[in-house]
Amino acid sequence: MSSLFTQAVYTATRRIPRGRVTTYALLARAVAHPGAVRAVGNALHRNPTPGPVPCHRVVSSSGDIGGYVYGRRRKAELLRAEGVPVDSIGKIIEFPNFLISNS
DNA sequence: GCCATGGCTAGTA
DNA sequence: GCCATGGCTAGTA
Repeated sequence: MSSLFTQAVYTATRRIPRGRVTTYALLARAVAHPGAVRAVGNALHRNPTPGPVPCHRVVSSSGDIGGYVYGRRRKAELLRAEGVPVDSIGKIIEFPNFLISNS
């Protein structure tokens, strides 16, 4: 059983559609804990169900794909497979075009 | 004390 | 590149 905060993070992450991404900071705000940016990363780091909770769709606000338990290489592949272009360095190309702005 | 961050500043070219 | 930030867990008492 995880904390309410952690569950809220997972729930919000589940809402990210295929082919789109959000950032750790936006996610923190969506969960009403702006400022808890690192905590969001911490929660995703311990994501028990990578299938239902597509944590690979949460990226850094710099446009870098950020970290991933199974490696950045893998994260980049998953994103590309969904139509999100990632360059060799791990930066999302045309980042703003794939970013979800809402809640 | 650990982190899958972020934003701001110095300092280079 | 630096450091503030916040939630969580292991590990001690």
